Amino acid sequence: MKDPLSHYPGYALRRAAFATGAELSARLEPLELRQSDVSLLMLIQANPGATASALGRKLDIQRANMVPILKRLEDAGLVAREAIDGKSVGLELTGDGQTKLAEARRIIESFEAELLERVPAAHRQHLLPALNALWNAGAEPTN
Amino acid sequence: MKDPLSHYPGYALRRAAFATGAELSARLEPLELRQSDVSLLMLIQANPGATASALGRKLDIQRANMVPILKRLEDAGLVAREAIDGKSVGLELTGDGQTKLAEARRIIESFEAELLERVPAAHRQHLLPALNALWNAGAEPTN
DNA sequence: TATTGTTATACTCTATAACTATA
DNA sequence: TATAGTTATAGAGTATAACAATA
Repeated sequence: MKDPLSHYPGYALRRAAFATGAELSARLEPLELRQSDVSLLMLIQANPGATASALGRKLDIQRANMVPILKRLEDAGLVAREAIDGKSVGLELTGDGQTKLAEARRIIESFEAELLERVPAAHRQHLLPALNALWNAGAEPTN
Repeated sequence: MKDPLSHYPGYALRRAAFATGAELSARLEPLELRQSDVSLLMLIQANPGATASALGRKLDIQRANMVPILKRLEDAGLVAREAIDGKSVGLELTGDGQTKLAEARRIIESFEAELLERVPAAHRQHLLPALNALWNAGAEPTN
């Protein structure tokens, strides 16, 4: 069958993201974590005390959609909240959260290394800067 | 805020795909077409008479999920079916479908060109082969 | 026996609007 | 007046299971 699509960078981008995303989700399943969970845990670890709104802006996840994600992580005992003032709440990893994230990080690191290995060496070093140019180019999210 | 994520190719891939996908969807909205619609129209045009199952395998869209997409395209008068035998049905573009696809193609082509322009010249030619290595590498879909 | 087309259904992700309370 | 947190809800996209009819 003729393929008029895969020479489009945008199409290849979506297919690659879908395929690799499904693969990563499968690898994270034994930890009962989703990709958004791991992203959030990593971001909280790097920025302890940040608010849900600020984290959401960084990840491009809307405030309203942060609620069920954080609820799941809190119910799992991985994230704790502590009031900053009467309005804002800072987030931190619990001890269990640190442990779980360490496991997740091993999976992520080996997964990312495998991704790069799949890319022919001549193109490998260009992938990340090219991708970051495509989405970092845009303006800052509002949320 | 510290960003421990965007140095991961897989993360950058998902963010880039999401951002560019949203942008393309917005540009296609005036035509009342979705990305999957355009992909399918292009594939049918390149392979007239192909069955829904075969098209779905190529696009990694499952048989069951082809039904509502094709129904929408048929209701819009863009795609026509003709029986191959008692079981299979071949798909073709109607005249309206050809016209609509030509409009969509103009949008797609300029969009794809803009995407490449956002990538620094040093990395530009590496993007497509790197992406195709990431998802074409996998085995053929079964569906 | 494998494949095509289809129906029904559930789950996840994302978007929008609205509300309360506080800075 | 803007922001944080929340609730409720709707719309896509995707996945699974099952079925009838035909190759």
